[in-house]
Amino acid sequence: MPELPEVETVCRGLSATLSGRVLARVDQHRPDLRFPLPDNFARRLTGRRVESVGRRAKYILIRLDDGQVLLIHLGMAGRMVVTPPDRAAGFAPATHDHVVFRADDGSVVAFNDARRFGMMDLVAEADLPRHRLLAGLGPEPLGNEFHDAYLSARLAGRRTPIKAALLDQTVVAGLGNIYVSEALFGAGISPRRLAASVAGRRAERLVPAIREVLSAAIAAGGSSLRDYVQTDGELGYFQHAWAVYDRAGEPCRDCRCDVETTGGVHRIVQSGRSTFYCPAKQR
DNA sequence: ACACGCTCCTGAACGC
DNA sequence: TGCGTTCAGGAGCGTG
Repeated sequence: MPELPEVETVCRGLSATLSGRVLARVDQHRPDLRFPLPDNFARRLTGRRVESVGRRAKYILIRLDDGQVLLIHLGMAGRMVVTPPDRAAGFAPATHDHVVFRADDGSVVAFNDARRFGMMDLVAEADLPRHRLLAGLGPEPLGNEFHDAYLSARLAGRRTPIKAALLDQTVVAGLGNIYVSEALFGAGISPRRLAASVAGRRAERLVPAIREVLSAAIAAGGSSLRDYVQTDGELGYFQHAWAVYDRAGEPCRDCRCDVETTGGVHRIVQSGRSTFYCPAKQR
C-alpha cells in the first residue's frame, strides 16, 4: 500500500543494499506484472553495477552503470524484500516473488507482489523524461515547484472534489488514498469541497499540510529502516496513529467534540474509494 | 480539457 | 469447516 513516504523509505533501504553493488544474477519468474516486462529483462540487468537509487513520485529509479534506468512501481501491494548476505544461503523464492535480484555481496532483493499491480521497465536515462509513465506527473509535493500559487492554478475550474483532485498524479505526484485524507484533515478542508474552491487561504493551508503529513511519515519510516532492511521487508504504513484514516466513528485525533453528537470521524466513498474526515473540523 | 467508471489481482475479513 | 461475498489499494484506459 505504498504512497510516497513508503516508496521513499524503500528507496533508502534499497540504496543501502544495492548502491555500488553489481547485480550478479537476476531471476524473472513470469513474463509480466501489470504490463509485460521488457525483452531480455534479466539478461540486460545481469552484470550491471547499481550507481544510485532514486525516486520520482511513487516510482523507484535504479540507475545502472550502462545508462539504463530500472523503473519500478510497487502498485498496491508490491514489496522489495531484502535478505542480507548472512541469511541468504539457501534463499528460495516465496510465492509471488516475481523478480529476484542477487548482488555480488550475496544480498538478495525479491520483488514480491501478490496482486501484480506493480510495474517495471528498463529505459535509457535520456528517455526518462519522455517515458509514458513519468511524462505527465505533477511536481513533487516536497519540492520547490509545489506551492500555493501553483496548486490554486491547477485546481482552478475543476469541478471535482478536492479529494479526487489530490489523487490525480498530474496535479501533485505521490499522494495516495491515506495521505490525502490525512492532509485534508490537517488543512481543515472538507474532502467534498470542489477543487476549484480551494484557493487563497485554503491553498495556503493545504500545501504545508501535505508537506507535514508526508515528512512525518518519511521520518517514521526512517526510524523503521533498520528493521526493513534486516527482516522480511514487511512494510505497511508507518504512521498508524492516523488522525482520521480508518477511524470511522472514533474521535479524530485531538478532537474535542462529542462523538455522541457528531458521530466522530465520517467515512464516505468518493470515486469508489474510502474517504475519512471530521465534519466538525473540515469545511 | 475534464470527469467518471471500469479494470487488473489476490488475500483478508467477513457472513451464513 | 467451508463456501461465497465484499473490500482494499494505484493508476491506466476508454468513454462521455
